[in-house]
Amino acid sequence: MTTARPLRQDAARNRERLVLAACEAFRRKGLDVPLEEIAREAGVAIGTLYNRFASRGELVDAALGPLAQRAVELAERAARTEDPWQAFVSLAEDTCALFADDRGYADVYRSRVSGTPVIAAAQARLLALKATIMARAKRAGVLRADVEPTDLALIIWGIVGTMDATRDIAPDAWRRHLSLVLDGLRPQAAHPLPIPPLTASQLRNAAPK
Amino acid sequence: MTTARPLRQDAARNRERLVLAACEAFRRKGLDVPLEEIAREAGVAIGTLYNRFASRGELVDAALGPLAQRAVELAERAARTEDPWQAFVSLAEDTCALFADDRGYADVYRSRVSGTPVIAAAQARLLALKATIMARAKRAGVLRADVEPTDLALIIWGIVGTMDATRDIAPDAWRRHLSLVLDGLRPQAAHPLPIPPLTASQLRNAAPK
DNA sequence: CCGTAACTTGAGGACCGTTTCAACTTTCAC
DNA sequence: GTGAAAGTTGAAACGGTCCTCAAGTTACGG
Repeated sequence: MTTARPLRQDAARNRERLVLAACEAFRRKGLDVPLEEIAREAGVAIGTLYNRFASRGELVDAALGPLAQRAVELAERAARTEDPWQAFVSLAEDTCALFADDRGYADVYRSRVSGTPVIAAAQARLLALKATIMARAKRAGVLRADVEPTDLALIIWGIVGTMDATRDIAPDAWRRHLSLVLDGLRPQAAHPLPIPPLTASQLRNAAPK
Repeated sequence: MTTARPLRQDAARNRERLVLAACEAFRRKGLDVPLEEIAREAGVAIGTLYNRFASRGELVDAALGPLAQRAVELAERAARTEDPWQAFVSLAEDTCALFADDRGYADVYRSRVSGTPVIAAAQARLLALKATIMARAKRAGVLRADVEPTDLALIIWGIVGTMDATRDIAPDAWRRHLSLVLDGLRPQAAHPLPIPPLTASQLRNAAPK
C-alpha cells in the first residue's frame, strides 16, 4: 500500500466535484452514462476526469463505494435482528431498496465492473452476512432448507432486472414482487426443486448480457 | 392491406438468407447484434438488408415472428391442460424455455421493439391466454387469489433477466429459479402483499433500462 | 435478345463515446 | 517572487454502428 502524495488543492476540489457528479449521474442513469457528461456536470474537462480516474471502474468505486458500505451496514443490522425470518426479509428488502434508489448500484450488482476494490470488498462482506443470516433462518425452520445463498442472489438479480422496467412507472413495484418471491422461500411453500443450486463459483462467473 | 407484388427471384432468396441469418444472430447474441454482421452472415451487402427491411424492427418481426407463434401454440396447449396448476406451470415454463433458448426473443419480451406487427399480435394473444389460465387456476384454488397477470409478467421479466447472467454458465438455472418463485404463488404460501398489483396499462408502459 | 425496372453494392457521411496528448495554466515550496 | 512540478484543457484520432445513395448489376417480360 503506497502512501499517495496528497493532491494539489485544485485537483482535490476537482476530484470531489467529479465524484459528486458521478454519484448523481450513475444514480439516475446507470453505469453506462457517458463520462463526458459526468465531466461536464462537474464543470471540468474530460481530460481532467481521465487524469484522476484511469478507468470507469475507478470512478465507480469512488462514487459508489460509500453506498456499498451502507449496504454492508444495513446487512449487519439485519443480522442483529432477533427474529430470523425478519432478519432475512430485512436483508433482502434493504438491499433491494438501495438498488431501487440507485440505478448505478443496481448495475454494479450485475455487471461486475473491474477495478473496484472497495466495492468488491463490500460485496464479499455482504456475501458472508447473507450466508450467516440464511443459515440462521434455516436452523430456525423459517426458511426452506433447500435454498442456498446463490438462490437468493439469483432472485435478487431478477428483481433488480424488473426495477429497470418499473422504476419510472411504479417505483415500488419491486416490493410486491419481492414479497411474492419471498413467500416461495418459506418452508410451508416448499416443493421439490428440479435441479441443484448454482455453486458459488458458477455465480461468481455469472456475467450479464 | 396492400398486396405486395412478388419479389424478384434473387431478391426473395436474399431476403430468405437475411431472415435466416437474423434468426441465428438474434438467438445467439440478442437483438442488439449489429445489422452489418447479419448481412455479412447472409452473404449480402448491408445495403441489401436495408432495402428489404426498413428498420431493425421489421427484421426482428420477420425473424422472430415464428417463434412468437410457437409461444402462442404452447400457451394454447397449456390452456388445454386439465390440471389447472399444471396448466399454469406449463405456461410459465414453456415461455421461459423459449426465452432461455433465444436471447433475441428474450430481448423482445423486454424491449418492445417497434415495428413488429406479427410479434405484437402474438403477445396480445399470449396476454389473453395468460389471463384465462390464471383465472382458472385461481377458481380451482391452486393459485393464490391475490396475484394478477401483471405479477406473472414481472416474475418472468425477472427470470429472463437472470437468464442473461446464467445462460453461458448454467443454462438450466432458470428452472430452479422459476420453481422457487412458483412456490410463492401457491395459496399455502400466501402472505399479505404490501402494495397492489401493477395495472395492465402500467405494465404496457414499462420500459427497460 | 433487348430494354427497363428491380435489385445489389459498398464506400462514405453522420453520430457517439472513448482515450490521448501537446500546449497551456496553476499551485506551492523555497 | 519564481521556477519546476502538478494539473487542466479540448481538439483530434479512433473505433463502432447506423443509414444513404449513386453507380453498377441482374432478372424477366415482351
